[in-house]
Formats: sequence, C-alpha cells, structure tokens
Amino acid sequence: MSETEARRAGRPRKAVLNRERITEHALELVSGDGYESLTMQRLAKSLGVSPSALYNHVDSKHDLLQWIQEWVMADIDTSVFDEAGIKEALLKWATSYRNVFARHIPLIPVIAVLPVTDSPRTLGMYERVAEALADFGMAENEIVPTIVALESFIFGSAMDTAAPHDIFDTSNHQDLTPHFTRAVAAQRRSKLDTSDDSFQRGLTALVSGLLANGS
Amino acid sequence: MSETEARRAGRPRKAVLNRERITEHALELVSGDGYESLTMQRLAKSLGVSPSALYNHVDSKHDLLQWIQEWVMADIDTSVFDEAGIKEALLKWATSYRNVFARHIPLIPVIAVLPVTDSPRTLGMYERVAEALADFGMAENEIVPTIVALESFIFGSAMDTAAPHDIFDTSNHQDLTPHFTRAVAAQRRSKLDTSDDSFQRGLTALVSGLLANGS
DNA sequence: CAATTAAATGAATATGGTTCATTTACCTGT
DNA sequence: ACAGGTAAATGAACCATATTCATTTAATTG
Repeated sequence: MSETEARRAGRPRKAVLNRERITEHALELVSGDGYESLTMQRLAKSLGVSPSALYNHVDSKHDLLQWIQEWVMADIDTSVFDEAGIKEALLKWATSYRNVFARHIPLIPVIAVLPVTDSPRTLGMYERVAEALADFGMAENEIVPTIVALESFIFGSAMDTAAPHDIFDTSNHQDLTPHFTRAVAAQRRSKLDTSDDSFQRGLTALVSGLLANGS
Repeated sequence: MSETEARRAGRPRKAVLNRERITEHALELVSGDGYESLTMQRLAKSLGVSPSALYNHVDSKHDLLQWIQEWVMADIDTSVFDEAGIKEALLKWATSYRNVFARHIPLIPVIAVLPVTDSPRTLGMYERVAEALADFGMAENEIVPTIVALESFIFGSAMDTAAPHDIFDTSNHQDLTPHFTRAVAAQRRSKLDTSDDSFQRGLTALVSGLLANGS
C-alpha cells in the first residue's frame, strides 16, 4: 500500500527508530569495538530498544551493512578530480578509498559484490571517475574495466592492512626459504610499513600502466 | 609429552578422524554447497561422527580454515617460474592464483591475513616468486612489497568474480550518471566478461610497472 | 472519544561454535 | 587371557547469534 494511502486513517505511535539513528549507532559500535561487536542485540541495547524492534526498519543484518556502506562511501574523497590531473587525482582518490575501507574491513566482502543500483553515493563516485577517464581520452569500453581493476587492488590492499606484522615470519622453515627469508629481512630493515609501501608501489604501477594502455 | 613417550603405555582406540579426512570432507562440503554449508555440525555428519569429536583434532573452525588453506594453495601453479621469463611467469602464476581463489572466495578474508609461518606450501610458493624476482635483479627490500601488491590485486580480483552481472546497473539513476552509464553500456557491448577483462588489464599494468620500477 | 495503524515488545525458534564429564575401544605389557 | 592406560568419540550441555511472530502499546486522525 502506498504512503498516501496509509495517511488516510489514524497515525501510529511516534517511531523511536529510523534509518539514520540505526546507522549512526551501528557505526558507533563498529568504531568503538570493531565489527564483532556489531550484533543486532548490542545495537538494540545501544538504541534503548528490543532487538526485534530493529526488524520493523531493517530487513536483515545484511541490509544494515548496506546502510553502513552508503554512509562510509561519503568519506571517500573525490574532490581531487576537479583540482588535479588525472594521474594525481586517481592516486589520491584510490588512497582515500583504501584508507576508508582499511577502517571497515568486514564491509569489503559485502561491498565488493554489492549491486550499486541502490547506492547513490557509490554511483556518484563512479560517475566522477568515469568522467575523468573519459575526459582523459580513454576509450569508452575500457573505462569500466579500469575502474574495476583499481577497485580490486584497493579492496585487496585494504584487507592487507589487517595483516599481523609477523605475517611473513619464516622462522619455522628458514632453511627451505632462503630467498624469501632474506627478502623479508630486507623489508624489515627498511622500516617502512609493508602495507603502505606495497600499496604505494602497486598503485603507482597500476595507474601508470592503465593510463598508458591506450597508446 | 613426546610421541615416543606416549608409546610407553597402552594405546588408545583407533582414530576414525584425522587431518586429511577432515580436510577432504570439509572441501567436499564447500565445493558442493558453498561455504555457508561448512558448519562443524554438517562436517561431523558427513564424517559420521559427533560434532564434539572434531575438537579432538581441530582447535577451532578457524584452524580448520587454515588446513583448507594449505590444501587449496597446492592448486596454484608455480611451475612456470622454471620455464618462462619473469614477466610471463608472474602473469601465469597470478592468473592461476586468482582462479584458485575465485573458487574459494570465503577463504580470502581469512587467508589474506593469515600468518604464513605454519603453511609450508604457502611459504614454498613465496620462495619461488622471491627467487625469481631476486634473479631478475630486483632490490631485496622491494621483493616483499612487490609480492604483497600482486597478492592484494589477486585477492581483490578473485572477490570480484563473485559480483553479479548487473552490479553496475544504473537504471535507477541514469540521469545523474551519464558518463558512467555510457561506459557500462560500452563494456557490455564488448561482450567480454568484466572480471576477466579487468583482471588481465590490471595484471599486465601492475606487472609491467612493478618490474620497471627499479630502472 | 473511538478507530486505525505502525512501532515496539517479549517470548520463541533455529542455528551456530565450543566445552566437558563420561564412556568407549584399542593397544601394550604381563 | 587379562588388566591398565590412553586418546578418541559421545552426548548433553552452554552461550551467542539472527530472525520470526503473536501481542501490546501509543500516537494520530476523524
């Protein structure tokens, strides 16, 4: 039944819950104690409401994650596309994108696969990138694959930020992995954060290669 | 206590369960009905055993996923590093790597962050790649970031294979996204699979850029 | 004031991982 | 043949999770 149709008769009680309040409290939980602490029960408690009440507004927890996506997407900086050349803009946008999702890792598997249809902010971001690539002169059929390739790298790199520092500890099998063990030692000596370094190296390579492709 | 020490006295009943059988059945479940169907209860049933029996062999479900990782890693083809030049070898290895995890998407968030210490097969793979990069002349402190960058792209691309075909459907907001909508249409006309195309484009760009970096 | 309506409740369901006291069955040494 | 020892398997719990549903509540409109 339509909204107007519902207005014909009496009005229900004032709603304590709505999309904005739910999303805000969900993000507060996530920021505070990580994604494991985002449960429907804890969310309900933080809203001063019973868990089942949430289901009058959200279809499922997956749905809730989509709401969070919309919210989180707003943090990605696309303003650089107005101010800088394509290369610099892509680098800054991708870095911002990766850093945002490094703070929301559990969202990645959800979002990487989520249709964009109902997420205006995500669409808005794509539009800006697509426009910049088109203005640059990229062939139209190359624009989507270029964006997807960048996003794949961004999501993968964002996940990598969650890797423990000793992820490449080879102490149990040093003898079997001489080259790799030396490489790990050398990287460690450089004092650079592995994730950041890898991301910057890869991103530069990727952007250069993708932009050069057409020529 | 040591294995020999345990032999001093009586022997326990014959074990129905062991790491290999558990891993095999787990993978069978996963291949058959996806990762949601991999629960300790279903796994136990498929092994003709009670759920709690599993915990005499596995510490946790996370542990079990590590076993699966070891198993799955064996499918990645590293043989090309003997036969081909560095560039071709990296391209083929990465493609094989991506295709393997495209069949095991739920493992990705787990493995991307999993210490490599206790996974000999994974270490073996890294060793081969590291050796090839060292032989190529890459500076030692660049080897690990190079591998991590490639892996990030590989994992991200593997996740992308799970995206629905209409993920970029813009029909709800065509007017707001003219460039992007045209780009999606152009990509569609090309008849290429978006994931495959994006992966090949990105991989080529990434490998070229990473190998060229030193010069 | 009475009817209407959506929102909130609370109890219940189903499923998940995991623990633990207990029992089972095999092996070894006598 | 038998007794002792041991790890493996069992079954009943525990706890947390998402979700459903019949019921109650309270705001609003006529």
